[in-house]
Amino acid sequence: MSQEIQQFRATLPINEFKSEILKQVLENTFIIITGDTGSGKSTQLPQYLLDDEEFRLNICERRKKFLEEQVEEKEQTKVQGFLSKKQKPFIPEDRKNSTDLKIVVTQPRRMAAISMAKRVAFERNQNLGIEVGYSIRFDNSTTNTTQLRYVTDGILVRECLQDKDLRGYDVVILDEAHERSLYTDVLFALVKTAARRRKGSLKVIITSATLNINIFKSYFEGCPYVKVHGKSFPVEVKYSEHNITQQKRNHDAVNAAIRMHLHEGPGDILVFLPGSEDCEVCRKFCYERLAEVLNSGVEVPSVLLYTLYGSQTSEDQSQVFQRADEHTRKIIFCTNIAETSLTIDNIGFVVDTGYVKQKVYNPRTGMDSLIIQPISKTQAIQRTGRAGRTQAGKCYRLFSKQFYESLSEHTTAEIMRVNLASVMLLLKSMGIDDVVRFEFMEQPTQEAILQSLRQLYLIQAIDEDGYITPMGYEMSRYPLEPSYAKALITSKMMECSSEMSAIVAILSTESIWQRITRVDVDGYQKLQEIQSQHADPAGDHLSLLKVFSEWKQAVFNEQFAKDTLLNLRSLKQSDNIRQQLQQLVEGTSRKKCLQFYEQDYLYKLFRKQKDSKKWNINESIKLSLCSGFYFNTARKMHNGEDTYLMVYPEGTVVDTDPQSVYTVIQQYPETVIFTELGGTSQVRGVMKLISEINIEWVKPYFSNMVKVDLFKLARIEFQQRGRDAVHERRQKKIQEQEKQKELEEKQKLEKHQIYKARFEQRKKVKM
DNA sequence: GAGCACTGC
Repeated sequence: MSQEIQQFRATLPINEFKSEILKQVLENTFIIITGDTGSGKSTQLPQYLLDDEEFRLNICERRKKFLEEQVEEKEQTKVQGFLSKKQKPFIPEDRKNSTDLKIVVTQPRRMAAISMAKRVAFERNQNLGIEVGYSIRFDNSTTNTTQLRYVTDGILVRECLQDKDLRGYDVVILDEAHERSLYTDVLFALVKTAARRRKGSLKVIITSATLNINIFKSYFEGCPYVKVHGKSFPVEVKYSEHNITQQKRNHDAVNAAIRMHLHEGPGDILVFLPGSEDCEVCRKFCYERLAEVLNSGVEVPSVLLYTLYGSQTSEDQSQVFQRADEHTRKIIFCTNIAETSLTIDNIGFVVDTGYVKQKVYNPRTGMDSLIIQPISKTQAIQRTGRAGRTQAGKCYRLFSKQFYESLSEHTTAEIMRVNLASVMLLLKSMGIDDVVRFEFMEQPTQEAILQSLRQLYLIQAIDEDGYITPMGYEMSRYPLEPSYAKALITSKMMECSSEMSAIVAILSTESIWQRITRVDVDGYQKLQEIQSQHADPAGDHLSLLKVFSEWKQAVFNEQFAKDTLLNLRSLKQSDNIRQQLQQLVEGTSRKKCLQFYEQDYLYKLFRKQKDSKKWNINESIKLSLCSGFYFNTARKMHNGEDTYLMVYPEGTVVDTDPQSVYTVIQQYPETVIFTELGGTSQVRGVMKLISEINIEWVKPYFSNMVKVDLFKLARIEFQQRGRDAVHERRQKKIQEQEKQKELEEKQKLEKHQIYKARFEQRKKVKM
């Protein structure tokens, strides 16, 4: 290690706590470490563990003991994870006598995983993958010798599917835990139970920003925590006297930024707004206002205006990071992306509107809505902190102190705001049957859990007792929402899996069309023209497939994408996912699946079509979609109008998405199926991604939806005995039925004998 | 009469 790097590492705030941390990790199973950005926790902490001889020997000893004690356990999971061989976790047998330490660090974002692995490899003067590496979807730099793996949280969840005890690791570090991403929340629970089973041979470290950590502490059995101070400068916070109204929000934000520009010293200005369109509107308005000020004779120092949000191209984004000259100030209008994902240097001032757009899922209606709502205190603090990274700063909050006090402490964790079907299926496929009483750090509502179980039951992923079916196992292999997985598996049976892989892949990414804001009137009109040229009356799914195929036929041509107003980034991403799914589908045995489908109505329909030689692939694609989404069937309410009535829940009225091909061609089919339900909270749901179907295809399934017994689905009584209990119950049921039958037979026989006796008697009398 | 924050397998 070079002296320079060594010196740098010694100056990091976490260095002072090195011995304290090592002591605590040695003595405890769970440890929480808090520290703000710049403390060095994510890069240094794993290195401390890796380089400490005492810790290494101690943990290797514990591991050896544990693996020797562990009785040969039957593989409880029949599932093979989707991970490629390269990504598979290390086989425990190799680990028994190994003297290497294996550490995994999870990150909520791919970029973070990559850059940290690179940084640590650099600090240790090693090539990536030898000692330190990263593993994210579609990209893996680790080998069998890699001791320190930086992975995205979703990757570790998938690894848990293969070995829920995580025997390939000695230490798990869950980084950025305060963000409470969906998979981190799932990992909290999985890692907690794994650590208990590992009896001290697995260390779990949770690292978080310096926030309220009581929730972590109580969840991890009151474990110790070490507080590391960050390296940041003070930020002065100013409040408005009044709260801003929605109409004036952009107006006030621009004025505040301009005031700062005219009266404050050096340092760039970051303005937090709820949406991307707000960013564009503000930049335009700011430009106009500055021109006005200049015209009125006031001297305006040199300034550059930028916007920053997620749906921009990376070229647009990277402009923001270019350094302006010394006398020019940058004003950046940004969304939440600058709160955690992207860090801009040199920010001296922050303007915070106090609002954010957030996706909220309503389990009762199954509707996803994007709502503008007030931020949490945590978010306000996080935004403020963006000003104090390189210099002392100021944060101007466009709301009153009272408003701040009224904000909720924390942002609602993601697990509380999403459709839980995939999480529940994941747990069930790991042998965790009683999901209703599963110990999450924060418990999702009963209703959300029940509705996700209902959905899983409707697509035959679980049986009426709530236990996972072979079909459910098959679905859990796919990195998809269960309904998409179902459609894909069905498509294999219906001989259209390569088409369906593409469709599902496209639906898993952001829109393959370019996003053009209403501000750009000409561009928007052109987009609509092109979309109508590519519209296929068969529906949105087949239209998307058509466009995607055209791009592929044009040999992934960049110019073609530009001319057709397609988003190259999501096209490429779609193709990546398509390949991954294709590989997985090929790994699904047709013979095995056949047994799931023997009694399936849609499959019988397909066979019939195939035999009558009227078969066409579009119909098979639609039948496959129906198998995963039949509960999203809707029928047209009036002639020629875009209002539909859902089959279930009864009486639910939904609208057609203005972006749908059916709106574009102004034709509305009698019966449709849709794969997404959106809208804002005030109005009724909007069907997104719609395809025309024949009502007869799905009719036989409707009775399913009405008769679901939620009580039975959620009532798994015997946690410990699990499957045996249900097996026992079934056996009992069968026995009871047989007994009943016997009894009936007996009664019949008795009756018969009585009649016979009577008859005989009568006969006698007669005689 | 209606419109798209941010991630991730």
